[in-house]
Amino acid sequence: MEKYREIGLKLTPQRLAILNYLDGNKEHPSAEDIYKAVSKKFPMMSFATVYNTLETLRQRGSLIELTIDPDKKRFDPNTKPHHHLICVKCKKIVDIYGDYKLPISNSDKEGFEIIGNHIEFYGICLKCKKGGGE
Amino acid sequence: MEKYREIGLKLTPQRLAILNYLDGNKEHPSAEDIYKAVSKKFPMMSFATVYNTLETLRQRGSLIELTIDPDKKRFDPNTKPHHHLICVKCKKIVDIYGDYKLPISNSDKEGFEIIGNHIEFYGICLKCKKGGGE
DNA sequence: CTCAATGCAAAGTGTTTGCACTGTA
DNA sequence: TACAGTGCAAACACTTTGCATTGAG
Repeated sequence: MEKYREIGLKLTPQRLAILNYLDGNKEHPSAEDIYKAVSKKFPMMSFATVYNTLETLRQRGSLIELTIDPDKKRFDPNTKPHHHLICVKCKKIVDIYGDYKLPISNSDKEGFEIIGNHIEFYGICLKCKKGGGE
Repeated sequence: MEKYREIGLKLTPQRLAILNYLDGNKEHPSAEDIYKAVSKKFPMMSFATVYNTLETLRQRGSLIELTIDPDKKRFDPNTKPHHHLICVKCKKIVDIYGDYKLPISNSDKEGFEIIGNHIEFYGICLKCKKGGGE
């Protein structure tokens, strides 16, 4: 795992397990998802370590904290600019890479200096549509 | 408060106070903000009532639950389609009404039936820029 | 008068923290 | 070896729930 060394973290087995789990992960997992998955290989893993590691990664910009789910934080290891498509029934989240032009009129800006944006598309996924919902 | 009658709720003083506080409110308050504000006039107001009322209003579509803040839910009495401009420093949230065309390619859709979208613009507000930040 | 709404307190989630111990660098 | 990282449990913040009481319709 050469790529991890360069971010300047101590490479503990726990962190490696978390990093491995997150690498390329497109499920936007919550802290609990991560804890559960990693616990399988490291049964003595603690929540504190998961949260500590996530916070460290977030500070280094290796991770994005999503505010998409009203009930808990979710984490996205994909730091490239992208948007999300969210199933309102099963809460599945899918990445979207479309490049959208989003000009804001100066009156709307109210003096803000814009530094980025994020679009949430809401919809119903194929599985929920077929399954009749819920 | 004629306008409230038509939504078919029992008009208790507590609900009226909450409805009055929310009416035209552009601050995207949290449940605690609402509780604090309304408690001034109704000191015996309970959190349960605030949450109950918010949930009832949400179910009737008279209110939108925002997932903008990672730490708590915020509520928006403005049910007209609109987007938000968020100051990353002071967390101030401003409404934006720009009409954005956001086509999604079929390959991106992955079978989803799109029913809506919401854009979050991130930036730094005038006050935070002048104040030198934080 | 009835049943929905309220108030209170307890319980439930998700997240954070204090502190002694451990293992990477 | 030093000190960042870990594990545990307690503490926190926000939200939900159970239940006896109240009051709007």
